Amino acid sequence: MERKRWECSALPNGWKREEVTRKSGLSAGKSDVYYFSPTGKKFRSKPQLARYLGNSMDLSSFDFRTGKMIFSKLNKNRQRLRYDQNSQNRGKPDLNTSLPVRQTASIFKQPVTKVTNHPSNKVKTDPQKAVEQPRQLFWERKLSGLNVYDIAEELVKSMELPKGLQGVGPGYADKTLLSAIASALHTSSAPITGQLSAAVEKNPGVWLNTSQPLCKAFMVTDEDIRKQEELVFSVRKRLEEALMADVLAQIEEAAIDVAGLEEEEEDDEEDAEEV
DNA sequence: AACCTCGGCAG
DNA sequence: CTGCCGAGGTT
Repeated sequence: MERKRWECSALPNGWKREEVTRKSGLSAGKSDVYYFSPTGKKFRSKPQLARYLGNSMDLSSFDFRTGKMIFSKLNKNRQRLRYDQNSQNRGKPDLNTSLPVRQTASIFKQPVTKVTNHPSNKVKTDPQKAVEQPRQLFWERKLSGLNVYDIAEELVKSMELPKGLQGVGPGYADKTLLSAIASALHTSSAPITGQLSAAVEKNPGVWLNTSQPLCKAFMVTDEDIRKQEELVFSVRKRLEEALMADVLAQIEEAAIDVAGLEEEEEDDEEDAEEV
């Protein structure tokens, strides 16, 4: 009998998936899919699974039957349509209206649900793990030389930091500083103050505060905040314009594609007459 | 009582 | 057609 059970990569560790082929009756040959939680509870449908997991997991892109996360359901050929005009995809209008979704791994730490037999064990969050692990002194140097590229691989003008920010330690250029601060903002929920001890400048290897980025202590002025708000506002506006242009371009493309399909139909009719 | 299967309905 | 779940049969 066809009965296989295996670890399911799309679900948290310990979950199993099983597919059972029906061997008699009108529906013989069809198959049923079941999932087993780490505690052994059996699930026979996506709603049942969703009910159990609550909001701790987004199943909207989870394909219950295959057990895989299915991205094509959300985004599919949006990018190909725009940048791969030579492929077979040409000529087919993209009727997908769903919102774009970030597909990169999240740099933010997400909560992890720990399920055990013991009811008092509930939810633990992961961030401590990243913070408590020992880190190499001046590890941020590995980040130097990283740049931002747009989809056409053109170098994007790098961001500028306020003049008040200055790096600390061996060979710290502005670019590394930016990376270091960005990393600090993502890996710690504590306030970012920079290196408060003045001794750091004399002997960074000894006096470095490893939970802070490698920059001198700084003050954020009201002026800095106001400027940043302005910047965010203008960037948002540019994003809005870009999105609008994208939507318009897509509508236009769809119109062209429809025209193309109609032409093809005419061609078909001509071909038919010749035969 | 828990588990296994397949029917049958809803979308 | 597929997904979901009820319910009868089996262990």
